[in-house]
Amino acid sequence: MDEGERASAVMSRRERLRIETSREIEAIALRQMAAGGPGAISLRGIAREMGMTARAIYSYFPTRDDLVTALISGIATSLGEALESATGAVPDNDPGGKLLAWGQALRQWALTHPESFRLFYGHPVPGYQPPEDGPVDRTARRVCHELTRLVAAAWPQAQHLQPADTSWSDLHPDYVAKVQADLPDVPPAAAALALRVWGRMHGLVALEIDGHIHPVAGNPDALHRAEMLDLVRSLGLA
Amino acid sequence: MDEGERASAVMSRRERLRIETSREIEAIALRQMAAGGPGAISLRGIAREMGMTARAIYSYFPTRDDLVTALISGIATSLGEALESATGAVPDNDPGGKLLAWGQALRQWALTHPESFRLFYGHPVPGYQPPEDGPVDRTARRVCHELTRLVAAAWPQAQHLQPADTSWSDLHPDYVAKVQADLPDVPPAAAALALRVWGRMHGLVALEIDGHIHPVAGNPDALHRAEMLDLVRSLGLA
DNA sequence: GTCATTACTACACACCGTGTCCACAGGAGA
DNA sequence: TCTCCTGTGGACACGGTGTGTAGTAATGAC
Repeated sequence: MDEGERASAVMSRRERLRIETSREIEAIALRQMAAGGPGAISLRGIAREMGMTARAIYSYFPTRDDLVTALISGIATSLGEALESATGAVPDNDPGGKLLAWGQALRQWALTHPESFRLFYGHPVPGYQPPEDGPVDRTARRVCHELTRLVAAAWPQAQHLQPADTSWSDLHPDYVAKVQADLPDVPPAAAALALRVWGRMHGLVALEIDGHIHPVAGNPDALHRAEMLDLVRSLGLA
Repeated sequence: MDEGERASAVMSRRERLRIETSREIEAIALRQMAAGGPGAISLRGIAREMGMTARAIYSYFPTRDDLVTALISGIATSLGEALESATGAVPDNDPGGKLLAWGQALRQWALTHPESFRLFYGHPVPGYQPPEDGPVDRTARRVCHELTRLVAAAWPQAQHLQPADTSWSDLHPDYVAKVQADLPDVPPAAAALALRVWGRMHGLVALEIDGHIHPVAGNPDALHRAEMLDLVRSLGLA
């Protein structure tokens, strides 16, 4: 089997069709979610739209939650790629620019996929949470870690922003381990500051995505830009 | 007792019972929501819990959305009261303290009623949004307005935080009208700064409520406190 | 005390969703 | 060729919303 597969094609026709159908299901689910929130995802609705029997969908995703989990996985990589490509486009000797690009990319991605943003950062499904250490956790940690690196670059100028008595015990052991492994010179206060920066970047975007900025700000773009510039400057990276 | 009732009764016994039942329905709905999210609210479930027929509930709330709307109304006043009482406890000559109290109260309220926080700041029901200019809008605007007053107090020292070219056109006309009516001396840049402060206060709390802080920070309390202290200090109110 | 109103019950119904079972057709792969 | 996989078509149990209709009991006004 292994031989035949490897010789003729990487995947058999069946496998390809199956994956294609899976992608189509996920795409429709994303559309449904964009139209009516996570609760609007319906296996039967997808089946109708695809001209299939509802029963057939269950051979792809045994449960609605499985579909949602798969969706979140794709969303997580999408967000991760957006952030990485945005920061990657800025030279390494410009941490302030990287941080700015990060903030802009986060908002842009959120505005483009608002429901994905909600699904990723909010509660995905009424009552159900994704498995421990799933793609959400991993992306979130990767995001945290990258932000920590960026903030660490500003640490010499930004020390005064975080209480000096911040200790590793104020952080989660897993996070501590990752930081200490990859950035041995970073003190706990810098890591804590990174988390605060994360929160600061999240705030305005979350408000905007949930429709709370629109009724007060006519120009959310400028508002967000001002906040990011202030953030970068406060870190001494202007 | 007829006498006593009639003498002091603004409401008849029937009216009182009806209101009491309404309250009980809402209380159970809040419990259901706290247990399983907004989607877990079920009129039939409430009826079961109350020992009533499902049919009877519909004479109180014609639709599930009506119940949710009523819930949001109560949530909005609860949040408003929490914030107002917190800032009210700090003397007027201490705007920094008021801002700090505001931030702490917001987080405390959110931690106490996480589902209420989500319902108020997130999308309440899959696909449905509350009526325009409902209690949510009104409370949100009142909150915005109060924050604007607090930030306005810091404006002399905080001017450099917001681009000088911020104009009224960067804000929503309704918000502009309210600010200009109540705080005639406040420039548009100060109002925009207030919105940014709002976003900054929202960020960490939203992340924490949605469970994203817990896996990285062992001491969210200290993290939030540091952020609030930094915020107040950056506004020159330390 | 009489009598209408009101609150609620008990039973229908139509319609939607999830998740599961079945027998059976038809194409893909060995 | 023959088997396995994918999908069909129909049924099912169970849950939800929202709407009917008939009847009972208490309330409140006269």
